[in-house]
Amino acid sequence: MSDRGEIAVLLATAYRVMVDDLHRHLATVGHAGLRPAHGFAFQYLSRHPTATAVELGAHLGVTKQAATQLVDELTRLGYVTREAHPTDRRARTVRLTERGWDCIEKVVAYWAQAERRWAETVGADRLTVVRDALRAYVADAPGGLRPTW
Amino acid sequence: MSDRGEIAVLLATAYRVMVDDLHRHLATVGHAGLRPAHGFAFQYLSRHPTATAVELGAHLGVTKQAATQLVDELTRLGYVTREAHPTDRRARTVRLTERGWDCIEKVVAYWAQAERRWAETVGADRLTVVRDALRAYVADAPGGLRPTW
DNA sequence: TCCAAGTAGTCAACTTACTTGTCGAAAAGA
DNA sequence: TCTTTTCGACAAGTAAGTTGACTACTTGGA
Repeated sequence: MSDRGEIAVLLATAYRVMVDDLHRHLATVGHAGLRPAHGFAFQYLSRHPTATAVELGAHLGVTKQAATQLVDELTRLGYVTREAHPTDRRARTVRLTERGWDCIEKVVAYWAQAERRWAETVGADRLTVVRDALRAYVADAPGGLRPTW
Repeated sequence: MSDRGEIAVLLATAYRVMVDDLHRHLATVGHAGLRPAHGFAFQYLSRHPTATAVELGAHLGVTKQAATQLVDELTRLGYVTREAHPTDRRARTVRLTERGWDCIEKVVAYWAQAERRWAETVGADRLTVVRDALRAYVADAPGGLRPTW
C-alpha cells in the first residue's frame, strides 16, 4: 500500500497538512474560530456580491437550511452582513464585511507564502509541473466541484 | 485568488475528486456504505494485526468511544471481527476479515489504475515530480498525520 | 503479596453540522 | 388572475463526534 497508489495517500496527507497549517496561521492573525467549510463560502461571496443564502447553499452543495446556519454563524463572527435584496423582497443578500475581506486577503497571502516556501525546497519549475498535473487531474475528473474543506 | 496560492485550491479539489471517485468505485464492486473515515482504519489494521480499539483511536486521533463506534460499525458491515486479546483479558483485538482484506485490495488496485490513467495524460516522469514534491511538502510540515479522510 | 495507579472498554448525555419536512410571504409564468 | 415556484424561518431528526463516569482487569512498587 505504499508504492503503487502512493500518490493518493500523499494527496490526502498534503491536503490535511495544508488545511491545518492555514487554520493554525489564521488563528494567530485574529481569525480564530473559522472552520474549513467557511473557506469556499468566502470564495463564492467574494465574486458574487449579491448572493443569497440559498444560492450559496447551492454552490456549496448543502441544503438551504445548512447554508442559513452557516450565514448565521459568519454573521455572528462579524464576517458577513445580511442586507435587503435590491429586487426581491423575500430574499436577503449576504455581503462580506471589512473583516471578511481582511480574512480573505490573509488567506491569499498565506498561500502565496506557503507556495514560495515549497518552491524553495523543490524548485519553482517542479512546482509548475505539480500545478499543471493537478489541473489536469481535476479537469479530467467527472462532475461537481464542492471541495468541502 | 487564482494565481498565487492556486495550488491550495487545486489540492483541495483533487483530494475531493479522488475520495469521491474512490467511494463511487467501491460502491460498484460490492463495498457500498464505506465512509472516508474507514480508510485509515483499514490501513492501520492491515499492518497492526493485534491492534485494540483504543490503539486505533489513538492512531486516528479520536477518542476511544469514537473508535469503539467505528469498530462496531465495521463489525456490523463484516469488515472486522473482535477477538480475545492474547495476553490482556480487558482488551479485545480488532482483526480484518476476508471481506476487509478484499476491500483493501480493491482500493490499492483502483489507486494504481487511477495513477496509470493520470500518468497517461501528463506523463510518467511528470507524475514522479508530483510524487516527490508532495513527499517534500508533507515531510516538511510540522507534526501529526491523521489525514481524516 | 497487596495495594494504588493506570488502562480497555461500556454506558449515558451532550454538541456539531448537517438532514428532511412544513409553512407563510413574495415572485414569476401561464 | 391564478397557479406554481422560490426565499427564508421554524421544528424535529440524524450521524459522528465529544466529555464524563463507571467496571473489570493489569501492572509496578512498598
